[in-house]
Amino acid sequence: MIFTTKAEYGVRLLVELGRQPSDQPVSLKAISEAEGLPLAYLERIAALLKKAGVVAATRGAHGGYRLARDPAAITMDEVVLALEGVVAPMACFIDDSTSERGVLCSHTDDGGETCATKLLWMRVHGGVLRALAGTTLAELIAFADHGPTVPTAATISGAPPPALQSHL
Amino acid sequence: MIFTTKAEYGVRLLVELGRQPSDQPVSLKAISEAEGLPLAYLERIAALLKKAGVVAATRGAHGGYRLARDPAAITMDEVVLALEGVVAPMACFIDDSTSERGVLCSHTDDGGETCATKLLWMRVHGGVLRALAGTTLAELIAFADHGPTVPTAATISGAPPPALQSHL
DNA sequence: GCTTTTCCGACCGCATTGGTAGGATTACCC
DNA sequence: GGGTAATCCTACCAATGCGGTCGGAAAAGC
Repeated sequence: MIFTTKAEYGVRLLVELGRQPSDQPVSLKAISEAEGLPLAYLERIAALLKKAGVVAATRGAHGGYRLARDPAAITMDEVVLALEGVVAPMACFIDDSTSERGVLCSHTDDGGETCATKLLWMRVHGGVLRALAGTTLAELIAFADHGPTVPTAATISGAPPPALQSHL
Repeated sequence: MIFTTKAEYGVRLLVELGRQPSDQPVSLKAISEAEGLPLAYLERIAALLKKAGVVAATRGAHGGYRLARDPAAITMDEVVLALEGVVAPMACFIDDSTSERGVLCSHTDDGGETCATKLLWMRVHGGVLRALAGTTLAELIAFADHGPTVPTAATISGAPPPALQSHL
């Protein structure tokens, strides 16, 4: 059960954009070098974020990407949704908060028997969505800056990661 | 972002076992026919649940599986963990609540830079785990029995699924 | 016109998933 | 003891999706 690297890279991209002081666009090349991510792959990811209206692009030399909105107004649920396509705990789980019908399983129609797992996936889905919607890009940027104050060793070994605790 | 059908089928299997009135073992063949699941695949799934101590098997004729514990004492976090192997929102996310170290990303070690997404995946992971750990098999069984009282039509179309609401 | 950038579509190797096949082993029952 | 119903176990397989590459077109600055 995992998100793909699209979500990972996409969020890293956004954070990097958000860290930029000015409003000038940043090229993907710069970001791919800074983060160690493949440029060609990043392009496709950036395209998804652009289509979702999270990011705006300027073509041509000295062009690049910049955030389309204030980082505090960008929540992770919309970001991850844009990147992953759907956010569902199970293949047969059709989201729908948009489309007004209840959540439904693909095999609900075979006779009225609601499959027993629906309650479980509903809860998991809710948990994920709550976590995503409750996290803004601004928080992640702040975390990336001030969060891991502990240099190196303490972050790797040692009991509960000290800096994280307060952010949960 | 999905769980695989192993989790789905495994939970369905457990629910079916829990619905059985007596303590007599039920054969997988019976369950595979009742739920419409491939027998050979179910066998492998049942093996996982047995190894995890959730289910007990009796071999030979008139044998089968039965729950190893009271349904109220079986939480979904242990079930899904047994079926899926790991429960993590991202490939680089090493769980560890067992091993005493903080959560760590596979690319944490490359220079002290905690990747910015860690906070996000921590929250998502927490949300999923809370949903899983907070759901017992007993609840799912009860839901499968009394939950979907609404026959057919209302479950498929029509606004928020009425029966679900109270169980969230 | 050259360079830097976004844009776009096709392609590809690889791992995992979902499932099958075939048999060995155990135990009940006549 | 022999048939039969069940768990067990290992190997195999097709399809899919993921992560990534390649090549080029279009736009904009210098």
